[in-house]
Amino acid sequence: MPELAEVEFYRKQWSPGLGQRVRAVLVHPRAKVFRECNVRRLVGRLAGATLLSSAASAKQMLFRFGGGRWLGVHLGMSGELREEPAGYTPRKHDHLVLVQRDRRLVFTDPRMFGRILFFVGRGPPGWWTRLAPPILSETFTVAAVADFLRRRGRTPIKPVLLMQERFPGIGNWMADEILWRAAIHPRRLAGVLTPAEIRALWRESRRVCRLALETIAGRGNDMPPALNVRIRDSWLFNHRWEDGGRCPRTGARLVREQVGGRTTCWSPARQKL
DNA sequence: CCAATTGTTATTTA
DNA sequence: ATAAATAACAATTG
Repeated sequence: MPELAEVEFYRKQWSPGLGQRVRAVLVHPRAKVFRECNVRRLVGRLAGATLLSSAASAKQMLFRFGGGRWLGVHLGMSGELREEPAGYTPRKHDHLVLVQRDRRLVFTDPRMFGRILFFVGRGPPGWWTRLAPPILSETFTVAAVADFLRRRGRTPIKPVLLMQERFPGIGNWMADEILWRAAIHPRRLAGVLTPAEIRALWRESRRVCRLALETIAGRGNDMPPALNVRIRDSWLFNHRWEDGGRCPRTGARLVREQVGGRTTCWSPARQKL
């Protein structure tokens, strides 16, 4: 499930372990999630280190430990982070467990499209610093979006919104949410959007990121991504998976089809080719 | 057995 | 050569 706001939610699940030492590291060393990572080195260098801080950007998380150790986590399609009690026994899909005195910090991922990265050095690693600047930062301008759409002019707008180099953190449901709010058909070619549509796309990209962070990442306790009832009918999100679902704004039937290889939901009443 | 899944990347096609 | 489309990755669920 993890897109921008869910990633931020999961990052915080390890916050109870901040300032605490890692006594041991438990791994399933053959798991695919370690494909870009030297597992033995990770286990050796992380044991004894203290978790100092964490950050999330796009769909990537970074955990900083004492001694210049940096742990990267990408949740892929099915990854989750959670806290378990000190005595917790890791299960089949718990590929990485940080053992602290009072708890265990667990990374679990059944499908294993996720990814664990590890780096030792003074500053943060390149795979972190090279991430595209956030959609909610000043560098995400209308001009930057317009320029990107021009270069991807022959591609439908839906898959363009999934391109992390310009829309970091956007995933399948956020892309549909943005297009629905901007009233743009997902199959429209990126190169044919009007200046007003480009501006709407820019504005709704920022709004969906902000609202998603407030409503999903802001929740302290239970699991995302169910959005709370108060905003239920103002989000496409809550209707996109129901068969026979209806557009919250027009009441018309929603459509679900493949666009750019991904299931895409839109409201034909608002979003026209 | 078939199809589905909120991600990314390698390979193939145009 | 470049960009776009498609397959592949793996596990589980309906």
